[in-house]
Amino acid sequence: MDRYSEHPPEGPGRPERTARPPLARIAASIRTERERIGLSLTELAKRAGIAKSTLSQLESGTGNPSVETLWALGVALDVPFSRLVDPPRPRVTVLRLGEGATVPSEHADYTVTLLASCPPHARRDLYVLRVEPGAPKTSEPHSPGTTEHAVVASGRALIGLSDEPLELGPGDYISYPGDVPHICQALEAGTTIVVAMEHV
Amino acid sequence: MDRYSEHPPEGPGRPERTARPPLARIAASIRTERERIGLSLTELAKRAGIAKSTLSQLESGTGNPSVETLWALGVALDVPFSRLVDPPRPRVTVLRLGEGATVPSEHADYTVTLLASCPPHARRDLYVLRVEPGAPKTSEPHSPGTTEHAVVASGRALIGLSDEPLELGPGDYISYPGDVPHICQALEAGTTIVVAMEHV
DNA sequence: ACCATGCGTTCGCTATGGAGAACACTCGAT
DNA sequence: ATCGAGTGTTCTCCATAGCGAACGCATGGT
Repeated sequence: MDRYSEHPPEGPGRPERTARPPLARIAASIRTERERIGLSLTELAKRAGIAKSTLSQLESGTGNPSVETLWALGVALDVPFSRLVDPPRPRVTVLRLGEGATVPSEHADYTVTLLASCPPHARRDLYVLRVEPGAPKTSEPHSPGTTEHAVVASGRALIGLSDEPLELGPGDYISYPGDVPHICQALEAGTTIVVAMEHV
Repeated sequence: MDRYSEHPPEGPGRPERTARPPLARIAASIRTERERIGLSLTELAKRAGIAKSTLSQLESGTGNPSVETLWALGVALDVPFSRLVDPPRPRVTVLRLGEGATVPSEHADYTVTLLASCPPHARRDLYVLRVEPGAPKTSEPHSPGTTEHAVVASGRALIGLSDEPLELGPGDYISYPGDVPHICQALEAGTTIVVAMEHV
């Protein structure tokens, strides 16, 4: 699978943590974000109040920015700072009820299933959706870097990317990029869905 | 220094982002975390591979650490880096089905309720719990800074802090600190709960 | 053709973050 | 009271992050 498979069932332990600061990744992030906003290196440097030489070196992977500098960039890019320190993005994933790695438990009548380990420093806002059958509710893409996670609590629904939605029932889980057109349509009355909206 | 003052005003909608890097807060975080682990300044410095003088200055709010340094501290403290950069913590919150701010929608048969806006840079891992009635499942405190969010999908359950759990039904939402003893007990067969585990 | 204006890179120079030693302080043990 | 081992603080020195200027390279206007 993808990046999730590499997370060993994130045990009782703590989130993984690399030994060395991802300077290269920071470099990449900055460049990516900058280009996404459509700013030139010169402009960004000016806006962030840092020398463009500094920025240039940062983007080339050279150097080890101070918090002050990196923060200024975060502000200028309107990006949650730590986003600059961390990585890329997922695809559509489905976990049917009963599927998925189950964390062993001392109680037999108690089951925990990890749906999605949170990418470092992403934001996940939690929602409950209550949908009635009817016209499909299509969403225009949200801001880039968004991922949606949904668990159907009750009812049935058609959820996912607009071009290939999936039918899900109670307990089923799906995640998909939120920055492309996607859809949510109830198939039964009183369909309830728990959604985590992830802004990386 | 005041290179930040020239920054354009905060864009609406986005997560709050202060104009200046929270050096004071970083200082506080480091000290807090260090003391929580019960390490001396000297020990931590050694473990992180930085000079204790540096650490001392950092904790006193003086200075502007490089990413390298801060990262080393994050590793040594076993703390998700961005935790060092960000702030305090929540309490128990309950949102019964139908309560809560509802985002207006163009469709009458479509309701979105915001449960919990994600604090900047928190991690939220998603789980599904399937619990059968029986002995209450009590959890020892997880790592400091953890918050749990739970939405009951089906059934009924007694959830919350060990000393004052609450009975929740389908659609109900609760959040509570995960770093103190808490409890989860099903009251009906086939109780399903969606949980977001938040490591700040 | 030419210059003007934008880009991102590379050059010193200086301000400062970080390392290490020396420092003052608080405890127990002798 | 005196030492020893621990704490956290404050020094001095050096490596370097960050700055500003100069550079090379693409544009497009005249």
